[in-house]
Parts: sequence; C-alpha cells; structure tokens
Amino acid sequence: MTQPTREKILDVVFKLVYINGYNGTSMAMILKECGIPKGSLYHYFKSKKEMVLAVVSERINPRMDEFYQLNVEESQEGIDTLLAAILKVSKKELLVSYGCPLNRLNQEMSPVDSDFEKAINSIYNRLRDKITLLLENSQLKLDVDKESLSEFIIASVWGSISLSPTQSTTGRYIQTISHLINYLKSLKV
Amino acid sequence: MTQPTREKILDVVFKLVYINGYNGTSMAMILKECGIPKGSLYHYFKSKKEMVLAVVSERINPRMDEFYQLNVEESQEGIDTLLAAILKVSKKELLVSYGCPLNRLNQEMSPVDSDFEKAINSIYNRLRDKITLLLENSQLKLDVDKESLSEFIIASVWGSISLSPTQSTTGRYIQTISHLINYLKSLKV
DNA sequence: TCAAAGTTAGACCAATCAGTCTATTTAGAG
DNA sequence: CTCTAAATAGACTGATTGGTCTAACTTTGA
Repeated sequence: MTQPTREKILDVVFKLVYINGYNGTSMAMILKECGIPKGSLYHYFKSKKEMVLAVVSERINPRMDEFYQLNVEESQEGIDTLLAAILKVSKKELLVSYGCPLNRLNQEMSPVDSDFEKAINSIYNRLRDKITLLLENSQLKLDVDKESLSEFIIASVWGSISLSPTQSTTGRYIQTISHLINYLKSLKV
Repeated sequence: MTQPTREKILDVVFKLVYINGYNGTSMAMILKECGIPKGSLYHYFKSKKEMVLAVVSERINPRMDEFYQLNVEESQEGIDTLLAAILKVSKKELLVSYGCPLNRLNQEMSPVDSDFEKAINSIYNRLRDKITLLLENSQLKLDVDKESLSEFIIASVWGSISLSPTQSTTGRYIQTISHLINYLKSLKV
C-alpha cells in the first residue's frame, strides 16, 4: 500500500521547509521531491501558505510530544521525566543538527505573518503548559516559579540545538545542556 | 553631511534581513528602502550574497559586543560583568522582540550555504571565547567547565529572546532569564 | 454500464527574482 | 577648463516564483 498523495506531500514539505525554510523552499522543489504534477498539489492545498500551515498542525503539532519524549510515566516524578526527556533530545540527530522545527519556522514567519504566529504560538503554549504540569507534579523548592522555569527549559534546549547547525553534535549538546540538568537538580527539595 | 551610499545600504540591508530574513528580503525592497537606483547598489556589491556577507562582517560582527554590553570593566569580576550584561539585554527592545540577528541568519543560512556558515561561526566563536575569558577571570567552583558554560549562557539567552517574537517583552525575558542568573550565582565560590 | 466525483497531468500566466548593460552625471586631480 | 574615474540611473534579460486553467484519466457508486 503506497502512501496517500496528501500525506506524502505533507511529509516532503515538512522536511524541505525544516531545512530550507519557508521562503527557501519553492513549489518546484516540492513537486520534484514528491514526483507529482502541479495539479495534484493544488488539488489538495489551495496555496503554499495553507499547505505549510497544514504541516504545522498535522506534522509539527502532533509530533512535538514525540520529539521531546515527554510521555508522562506514572512511575516517576515529573521532574525526572523532564530530565530524561532533555537528555533524550541528544538521540534525535536531526533535532541536534538543525534545531527545533517549530522554533525555526517561528523565527522566520512570526514576525511577518500573523497566521503563522498564531498557529505556532498555540503549539508553543501547549508544550510549555505540559512542562509546567510536570514541574507542578514535582517536589521542588517552594519559591520556584514553574511557568518561567518551563520557558527557561524550552529556551535553553532550543538555544543549545540552534547554536551551530553544522558543528552541532550529540556530545556537544550534552555538554552544554548539562548545566541545565545541574540547575534543575539543584531545585529539587 | 549625508551618509555615504555604501554605509546606508549596509544599514538598510541589516535591518531588512534581520526582520524578513535573507530569502524574505528582495533587492527591490532594498532599493526602495534606500531610495537608490539598481546601478548604485551593484556598483558597491557584486551580488546579494556578497552584500549580506558584508553586513555580517561590517555590521553584525562589530556590534556583537555592543549588543551584549560585554565591555570589560576592570573594577568588577568577570562573572559580574556577565550578570550585568545578561540583564542589560532586556533594555534592547529589538533584541528582545526579534532575537539575535546572528542566530537568526545562522538558522536560515548555515544549513544551506557554507560561506555563511563560516562567517557566522567565526563571530560566534569570538563571542563564546570572550565569555569564556570572563568566566576564567572569576572565582567559580573548581569543577565548572568554563567553555560549555559559555555555550550554555549564549544558548539560554538566545533561546529566551527567540521564543516568541511578538509575545516577547522585557518583563518576560527577565523572568525567564532569572533562572540563568540564579544558576550562575550558585556557581560562585 | 454509465455517469459523477475525485485525481492526475502539465501547459500556461503575470509577477517577481537576481543580475547585466549602456548611458549619463558627478567629483576630483592636474 | 579638461580629463578620468567614480557613482548614478534605470531599461532590460532570462530564470524562477506562486498560482490558474482545461483536459484527461481513474475510481466509485448506482
């Protein structure tokens, strides 16, 4: 069973836009990579923008949890789930090399298009809230503000994997992010 | 005395590329914003790429120190200079709203063009080394690795100001980055 | 079996892209 | 003033952009 056309398009567009950016990816590149004619593509999506917004909601959004391995395990405290997730990022080669796809698209599109801004922000907020929940489900020092800590965690992980796309390696990421790990551990009671 | 044409071009290109990105900024936009004819622009720069690379070395590079207010003051310890600099970032509105110009260009261009990658990396390395130097000139706990700590500092600052271009505010940045401040303070002897 | 709907196919379009070219104006040196 | 080089001016080009349109093929349900 071959993959339905629409799904294949979303996969290809996700990959190309992730690496080349929105403006760096042309419809011609997408058609070539998909191996489909133009008519098919515009049958499923009425414009480039609508197509990439579909990638945001149907590819990036549902995979954020998977990317960051934030599946809550009942057996451990929230903060330990989080610590494990931060380390597991190093296992995702694409993520370490190219940075977070949501963050990349955010930087390129949010300043110039409010539809992208809204779509991206809602995913970001969902991720932040999920992390906040994990933190609230942990024994931390009382004066720790969970929401800003969530933001700090996301910021430093995204920052670490975006420092240098080509120089980035698993080892380097682990070294850099070890400081976040240290800090988080120091917040435990 | 009006600003020389070449300098004006660099200023305009810096601003437009900072906000719209490389591929999001057309030569036509640049000409219009500068109010000059095409002949002038191509008299000073032989291509768009060379022009933006000139912006990297003649605008972004010399202003990195200024951006991050990393001017060493003899009177205080390195880490205190650093702590002050991290807070002073909040005073730079553009920086807090749109993120670091070097980081933005890095994410867009480094994966697809090695000339940009090299130019950006060398600036990044210079910044990291400067911060490392400040750290080495500080009384920190002995087991702290200064180089990875520099990377972590840059990563979390860049990450914090890139989280949400339009939602970003001074106050939010300070809240997020307070965790970095806490961590750094905890490393002092 | 046949018509309708869904899908594929790609020629075609106006607008825009980065870049070239020649002509003209301006500025400085002698 | 005169000559030369620098700078300005913008028409023009071929390639590429996102997007449209009609025709044909395939699938589906009656």
